[in-house]
Amino acid sequence: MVVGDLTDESVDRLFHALADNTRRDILRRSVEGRLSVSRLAELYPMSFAAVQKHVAVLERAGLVTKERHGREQLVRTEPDAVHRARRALDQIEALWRGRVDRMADLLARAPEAGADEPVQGEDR
Amino acid sequence: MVVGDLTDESVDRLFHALADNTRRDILRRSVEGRLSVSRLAELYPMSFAAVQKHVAVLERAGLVTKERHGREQLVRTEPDAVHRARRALDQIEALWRGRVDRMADLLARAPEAGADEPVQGEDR
DNA sequence: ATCTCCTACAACCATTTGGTTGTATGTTAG
DNA sequence: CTAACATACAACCAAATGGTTGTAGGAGAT
Repeated sequence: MVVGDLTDESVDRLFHALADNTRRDILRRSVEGRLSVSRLAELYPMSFAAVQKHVAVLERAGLVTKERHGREQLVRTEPDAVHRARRALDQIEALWRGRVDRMADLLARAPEAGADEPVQGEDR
Repeated sequence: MVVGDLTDESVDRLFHALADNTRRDILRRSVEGRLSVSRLAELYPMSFAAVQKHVAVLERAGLVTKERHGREQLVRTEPDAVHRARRALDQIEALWRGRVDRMADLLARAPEAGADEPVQGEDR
């Protein structure tokens, strides 16, 4: 299933990347785009390589980009990707809202006909 | 770090639960709250126990609740939790927009004169 | 009461994750 | 050039994930 131009795999990567507090913190701190990887690494109680991996996860998810600046690699969070993750959630919320609308519909119209809803066919 | 009443761990669980396509699909299909675990299990190319585990992950994340109905356990997605996940993203986006600084500013300084901007933009 | 269906849960297994250390390579400073 | 720093990446390890099968209990149906 595809949401807009987002494949399932990219949504997987997106949410997976967000499911770690260190990575969310890196995201927050890299909004300004002025921190290098080693600068970030100083902030956490783990090795440089570990932070490097976290940045790589964020990068693969498209949440962050790196920009060479001298011998440093500056990390910047990509706001569009955060927005993309939100849209994936919006889609689920929209479904729920659709249900509410339908219920409102049922309440508004006279309840007749006993078809209790087709189960919504195949998908995957 | 805590976002509202959300602990880091609960945000971890939230995003982790969302980082799997089968679970997202269960979420979408359980909006109506009329599918039992075994009914859900029929929809996926995996064992009943596997689907049961996926539901358990969603449940621990607060994204879903189960309601006994006879010998079946009906799964219903909890829209508030979806919304909570969105708020976690909103916080990062807000940071990007520099809103947090302004909000912190508003809280720090004596509240004199009107804020030139409503604190929360659209919510939808 | 018995049979069947739905659920729960334990044990097990392969793969991935999140961390480590070590090595190699490129870039800036002296 | 050489030294120091920033990065990249491989190899390794423990723990978590995502799947399996098997066993057991509770609730309806016959």
